Amino acid sequence: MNGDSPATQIPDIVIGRLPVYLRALERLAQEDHKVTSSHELGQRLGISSAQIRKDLSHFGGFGKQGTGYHIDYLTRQLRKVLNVDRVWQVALVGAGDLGRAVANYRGFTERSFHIACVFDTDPAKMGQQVGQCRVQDFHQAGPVIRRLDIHVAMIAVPAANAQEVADELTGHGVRAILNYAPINLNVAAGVRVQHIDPVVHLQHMTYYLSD
Amino acid sequence: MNGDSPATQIPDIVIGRLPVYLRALERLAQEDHKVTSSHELGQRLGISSAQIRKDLSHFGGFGKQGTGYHIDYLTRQLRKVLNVDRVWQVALVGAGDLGRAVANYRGFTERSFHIACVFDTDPAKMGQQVGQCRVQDFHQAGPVIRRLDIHVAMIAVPAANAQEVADELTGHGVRAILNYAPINLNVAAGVRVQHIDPVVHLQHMTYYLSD
DNA sequence: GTGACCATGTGATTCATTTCACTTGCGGAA
DNA sequence: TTCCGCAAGTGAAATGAATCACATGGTCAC
Repeated sequence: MNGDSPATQIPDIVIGRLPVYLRALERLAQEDHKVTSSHELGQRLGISSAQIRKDLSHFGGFGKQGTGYHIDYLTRQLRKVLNVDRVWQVALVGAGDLGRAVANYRGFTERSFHIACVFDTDPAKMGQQVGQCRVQDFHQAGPVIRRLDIHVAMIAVPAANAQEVADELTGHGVRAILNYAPINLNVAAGVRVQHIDPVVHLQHMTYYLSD
Repeated sequence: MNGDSPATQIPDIVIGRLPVYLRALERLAQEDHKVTSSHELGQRLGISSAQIRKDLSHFGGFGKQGTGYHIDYLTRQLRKVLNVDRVWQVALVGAGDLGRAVANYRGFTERSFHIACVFDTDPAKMGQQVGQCRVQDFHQAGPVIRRLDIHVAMIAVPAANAQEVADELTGHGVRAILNYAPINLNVAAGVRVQHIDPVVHLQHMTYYLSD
């Protein structure tokens, strides 16, 4: 129907599932599968096959009737849709325990994100090696962020400072923030924020543990 | 209406927001606020006030008309609802970079979770100090988990091993798993799983970054 | 080639969630 | 005490999402 009309406003909840599909497909590829079906994918992910088909159908027909989805092809298409058929340079703010852990995580590079610079405000930390970067002064972050053409950042500073860091970052052109601080960030329209707070997840689950 | 009927089956999506409300309330308390309103909370969280009122109303009337919510009281009530008016002992599996980072994170204790034991399978890691624990052999985890009465676990092992770890854990009575491995876990009914994968969040956001 | 089977893609339907709009009742000021 | 304003709580309405069920078209065995 839609051919590939430009921006048919696809629900955010659908977009949120695509990276999960992509991850599952990459895993299937690792296991030497060449083809999969909405049924198989759904089983692995605990999602109905109909939902997977419907989600994918927003972007056009990726599969073949009777056969399923060619994993390699679907992977490429999803990467294109998600804009991860390229590498994004990412700024990391905060070189404490958490920041260093994030910087040392090996999983980013192979999935389209490269930590290009690390900032902190603590003078004692300047110049320290963190991951592949040396810590730079956050107060001088603007020029660096612009020079490296960075639009994605991760915040790993104490909750008390996270909002001001976010304000600063967005002021320098950052439009996507992954926030590890346990606080909600308020940002201008057009800036996306995602939060990671393990305790929120844990508390979500303990609701169901009655004893 | 409902008084406090037992299990009126509250939507999971509502439960998922409660920890976020709780976190915001704890922050407000830190800032010496005594009282808040659905409007104020909503503004901070980027959620409509109506939704907050409706969510809270599932559990009875926590607020006062004309006044709003007494932060201290609401906090206590939410903790009770979420079963976090107590400390949960948590097992951590995986003592690599990621596991150590999780173990060193200071934010768990003050929000109802205590890492009580750390497991790995690598003989070289046995006995190492990680956070406040010494690494123990995962193959002997059963008795420890039972003795400490542990029902909550975090998985920080490579994706390739995460599923078997999950199977083992649930076999020993674990009913809530926070999974840091970038793979979907399949577990028996009655076991809750939450996933943390920063790349999934990043990819969700890059969809909206057109350049 | 032909037929049986399989899995996609999709309108229609059902179900779930959010928002609206209004009633109720508390608190503070005069 | 009375009045005014505010904010909670809540059915009803509107919106949004998931599921159903089927038509379509490809694949494979024989």
